[in-house]
Amino acid sequence: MALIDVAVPVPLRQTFTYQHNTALNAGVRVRVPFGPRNVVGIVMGEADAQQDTSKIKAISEVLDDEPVLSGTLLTLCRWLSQYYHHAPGEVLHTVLPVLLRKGEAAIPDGVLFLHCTQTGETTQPDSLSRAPKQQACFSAIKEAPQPKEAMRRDYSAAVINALIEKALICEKRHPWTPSPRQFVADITMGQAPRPDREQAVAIAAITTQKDAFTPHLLEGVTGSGKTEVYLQAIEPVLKAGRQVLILVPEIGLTPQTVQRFSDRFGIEVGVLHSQLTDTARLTVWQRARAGELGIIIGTRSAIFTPLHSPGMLIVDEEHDESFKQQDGLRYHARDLAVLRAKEENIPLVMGTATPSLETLNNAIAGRYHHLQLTQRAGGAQSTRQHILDIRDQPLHSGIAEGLLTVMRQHLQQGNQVLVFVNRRGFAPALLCHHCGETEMCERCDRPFTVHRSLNRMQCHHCAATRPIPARCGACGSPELVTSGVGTEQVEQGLATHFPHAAQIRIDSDSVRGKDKLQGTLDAINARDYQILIGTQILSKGHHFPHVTLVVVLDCDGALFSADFRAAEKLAQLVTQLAGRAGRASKPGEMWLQTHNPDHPLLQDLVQNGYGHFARHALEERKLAALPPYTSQVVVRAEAVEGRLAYDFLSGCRHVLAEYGHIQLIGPMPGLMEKRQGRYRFILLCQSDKRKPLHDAVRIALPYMSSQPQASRVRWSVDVDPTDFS
DNA sequence: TGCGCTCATATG
DNA sequence: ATATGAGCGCAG
Repeated sequence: MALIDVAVPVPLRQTFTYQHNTALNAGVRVRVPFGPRNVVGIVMGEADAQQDTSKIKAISEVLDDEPVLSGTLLTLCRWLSQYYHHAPGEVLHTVLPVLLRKGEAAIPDGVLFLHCTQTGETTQPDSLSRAPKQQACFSAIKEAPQPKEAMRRDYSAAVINALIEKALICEKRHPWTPSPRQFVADITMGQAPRPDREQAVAIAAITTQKDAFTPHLLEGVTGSGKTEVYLQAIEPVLKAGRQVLILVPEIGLTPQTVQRFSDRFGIEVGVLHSQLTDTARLTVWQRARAGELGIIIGTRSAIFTPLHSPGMLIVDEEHDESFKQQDGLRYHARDLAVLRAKEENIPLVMGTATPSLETLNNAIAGRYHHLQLTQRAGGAQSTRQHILDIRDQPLHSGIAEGLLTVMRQHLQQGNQVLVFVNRRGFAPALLCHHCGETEMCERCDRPFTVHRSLNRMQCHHCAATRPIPARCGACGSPELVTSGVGTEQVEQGLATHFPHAAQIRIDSDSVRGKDKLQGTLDAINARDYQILIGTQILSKGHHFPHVTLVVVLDCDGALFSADFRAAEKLAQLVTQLAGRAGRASKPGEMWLQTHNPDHPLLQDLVQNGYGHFARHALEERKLAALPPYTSQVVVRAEAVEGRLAYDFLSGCRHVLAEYGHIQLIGPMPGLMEKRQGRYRFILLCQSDKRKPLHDAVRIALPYMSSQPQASRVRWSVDVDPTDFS
């Protein structure tokens, strides 16, 4: 008799002990009785001998011969559960394809083939001359058994069924026999351009250390050919029979991206994204695990794809926020990629034009190799950026008069204008339209956030609150405005100013559905529209050759946001946008409207570019004791009855204060205090050292969850939060 | 009295 | 998460 530790799919931070007549390997799925029901659990290992064995039930069924999670992935799961303070059963739930957690077989049942029957052997195809389709189909099968799926592509179901009816052919299931590394033999190289000097340096740097954990930050301006570096860097990896896993942002996974990889090597590429069916997802999982697929491209959760012989990991657009899961197990796929590459002992390439400050900091500290591509292919010029002071300026639907004139000029030349409305992490600061001063918390030197429903201002750094003042604290002007205009407002205003220009609004609401976005983008590049109004979605991976003017309506919202990452995100957005507008023969210009033209970060961005800005922003983070120099954990709680959520977090604060020397801020309302009828509060915990923070959370968690409000509020723990809404 | 709802409880 | 049983309100 063996005692076995099993992770069960419930949100409990513990495993359960079962008995079985033999020992079982970790990562094997088992069916176990759990309370009054039966569930699929995962063996985590051998359990310690127990005193009270009376309660221990027996495993009712073992589902796998071979573990579905092993080696590196199992290590990753253990780490996830520890680091993100998440229930082990739910971690496994997140990591495995849906069908596997439902108990489906991990190995496919095989492929259905069409065989020739004994009758068929003695029958001449000519006898079917009156049914030419059947004749052709029968001939092919008589030659050699054929997979049914392949035959269905050439012949209708009626043809095949008729042959089965005549007993000339029959269906036969062939067991699945994966062919690992088959892709090596299948590689047929497509045309590769000659890399420029910088690309060649990067490729060499990545390929020289193939058999060791070597993280690289590939910082390359838009249009500098990062993808070409990936392509040439993975070539030797594939030829050595090893697999490459590529993570891309949600919006970056287009058929064109996949095409580029499959065209270069002439092999099939495994694709994983959110709208795949459960069966399709399982198939890619199985084939990747069996080593059939040389290249796997996927979004966030693809980091959990099992690999037969891993050779390299790539994270494209490393800075993209979609790599952080925002519910359930709130992992960061980029951080996991680093961990996984380390475990697998393989190289990792993180590519972007605008590195996240976390990654840049690691590169500067020498933890990552820093590779740079500064030249745009074909010598294309970058968009020229300008700051526009709008203090005391009359604004028309959020746009300064002078800019409207510039817009008119560009439109008259037949070019397109892009108006960018930054609504990300929207947290209205109170700003004086006369002098540009923002109402700041004097203790923290951070802006207050306006919460209209409370009719107060809230400091999201120290949780202090004030009533909303009537006059500017600096100049006494009564003209206080909250920063930020919505896209609809801008759309209406521009329609009256430019009645003859066709406009289109592009935000996540107006482009629901995958093909719709592509259609809209095609229409834009066909010049069906002259004015494009949009939010961040525009900055992701699409090129607008006819856009020669980009207007950023409101930088103040980001420069003075309670979300300390807002400035970084704005800089990334603006830089990505600038790289996507215009083309070699039509260089563009970009205007950034602000009440704070002298803001050092903004000046730095415009004059010296993102790289310089980012280093400057890192200095500020250091001075302000913010990530990446400080570790954070946020406890979130939401409830219809706000008091409940607040009290829950107050209780958490007490417990946390008792168990660790860590800084606790709050409870305070989230940046968006109410959503879907629920009030949301957060408790921010931080420390300059990761360990005391995590220790405190680990010890406090059982007490937090045993509070009386715990069952009545929706609450969660977010480690390394990127979003404070 | 009894049905149906909410809420607390336990899950090996 | 989810199933179960205790506790309580209200129609009959």
